Amino acid sequence: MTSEARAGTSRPPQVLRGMRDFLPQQMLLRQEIIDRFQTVFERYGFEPIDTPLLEYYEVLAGKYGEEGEKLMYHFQDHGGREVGLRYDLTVPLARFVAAHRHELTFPFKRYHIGPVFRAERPQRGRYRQFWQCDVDTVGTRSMLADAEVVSIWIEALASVNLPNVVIQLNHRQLLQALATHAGVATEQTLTVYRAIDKLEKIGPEGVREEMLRHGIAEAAAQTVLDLVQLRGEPGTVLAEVRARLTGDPQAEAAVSDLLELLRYLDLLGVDPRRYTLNLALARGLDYYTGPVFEAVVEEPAIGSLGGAGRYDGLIGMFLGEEIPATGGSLGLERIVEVVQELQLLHVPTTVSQVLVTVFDDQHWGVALQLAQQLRADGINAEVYLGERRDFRRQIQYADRKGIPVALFCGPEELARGVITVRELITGVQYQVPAAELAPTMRRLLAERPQRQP
RNA sequence: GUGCCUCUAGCUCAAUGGCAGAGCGCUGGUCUGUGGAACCAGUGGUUGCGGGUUCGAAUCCCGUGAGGCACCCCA
Repeated sequence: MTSEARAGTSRPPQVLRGMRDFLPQQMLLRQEIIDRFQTVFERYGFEPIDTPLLEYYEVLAGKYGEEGEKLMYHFQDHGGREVGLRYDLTVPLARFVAAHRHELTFPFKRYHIGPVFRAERPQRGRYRQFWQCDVDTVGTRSMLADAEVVSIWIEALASVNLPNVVIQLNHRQLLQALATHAGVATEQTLTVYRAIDKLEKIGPEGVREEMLRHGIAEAAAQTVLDLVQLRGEPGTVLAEVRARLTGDPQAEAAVSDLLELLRYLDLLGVDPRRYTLNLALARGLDYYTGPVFEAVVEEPAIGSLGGAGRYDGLIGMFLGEEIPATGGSLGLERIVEVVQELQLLHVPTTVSQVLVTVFDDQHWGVALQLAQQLRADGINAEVYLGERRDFRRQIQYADRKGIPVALFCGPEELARGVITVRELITGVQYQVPAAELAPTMRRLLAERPQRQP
């Protein structure tokens, strides 16, 4: 310890901007959400992988567009290598597939849950280190792979009691065709995407103004606006788009992709109220090439819960050959934020299920033996470790931590061969023969599972 | 990365440029085989940090850190 650290310990050091500590209770909620997502992902046959947080900068460079690149953590390591913290889980997946393609069975379905880094200015639901929960299928052009992602998202979000999310669908090539049709110059297409992406937020007039301000011709802007505002039943909208963009091969391809996607969603039995076509949805990342989608929640206003899309060209950037792929990321912190704000999940405040109290120094043996028995039986049990051991203190400890059951085994119990069981929530207390403790506890904890009302 | 707002006890918040406070919490006790309540007592601070102006700064000014809002972008 330095003298400075010894002298001035009153002010704890801050964590870096946009980065956070998590207390046990917060971790329990995060873990619960991750668990539920994993369950859904695995139900569809996706398998876990992991990759390093740090990659060669060159692996990450040139994949996210100019804006994204600016937000990447990029530096030299001790060996002078140019390195970067991963910006998402998709580009590392592309590198992973390129590196391991002979060890993988295609189509390759994987999920990946872990932290990514973006040097953005933090705000609510926006951090510099945050977790993404990714599901991707590599090695197939089938729209079923895209449809599975939509279906998984709906189930995953429903599994954390967020059942009313609507997933917006669009297609990158449809946007492209639309811009071409309107006569927007190639170098202006990005400007147009950016403008129309704000349709919900700033309205048609706002979008028009933004396009005009960036030098888009009045007529082109109007054409774009007309198309982008088409609403309604997806099949009908697509028929209308097809009619307006007739003869454009890109539009044809995009429309037939989306029709196929919709057909699979129908076959999967996905509730049609849970998704909608939104021709104004652009999505920023450069690497998308096909269908794109996004999960947005209105209240609380926290923006996008996840983004997804097909990126048939990305893996090819690491290999000669092109390998098609599609998938999406759910943003863990935003989902946690919504779940917390709307109190959608109730997780226990502690992992301990039982507190074994200690009568006095002569009774450590029984207490520890009891605890070990319970542990062997799969019950999370802790022994009171405080130095002042009056019962009041021990019960108070269990109460404050939210441990639902306390056990007593003092002289009285020992003499009679019983254990006293106290249920903290109701205050109900009774004695059971020592031999029946395990079944009693199992029954108790089954009635009162981890989740509290 | 740009602009604006905020930061006072563990938490929520008071204090006109003039003695830094309250509620909750926490600790101890009433109460050594039993939590939540009540009552009593106690504990609380480099006013984010550094500098400046001033007789005097939580308050005004500059810088800096963190949080938030809007842009940008996005999970």
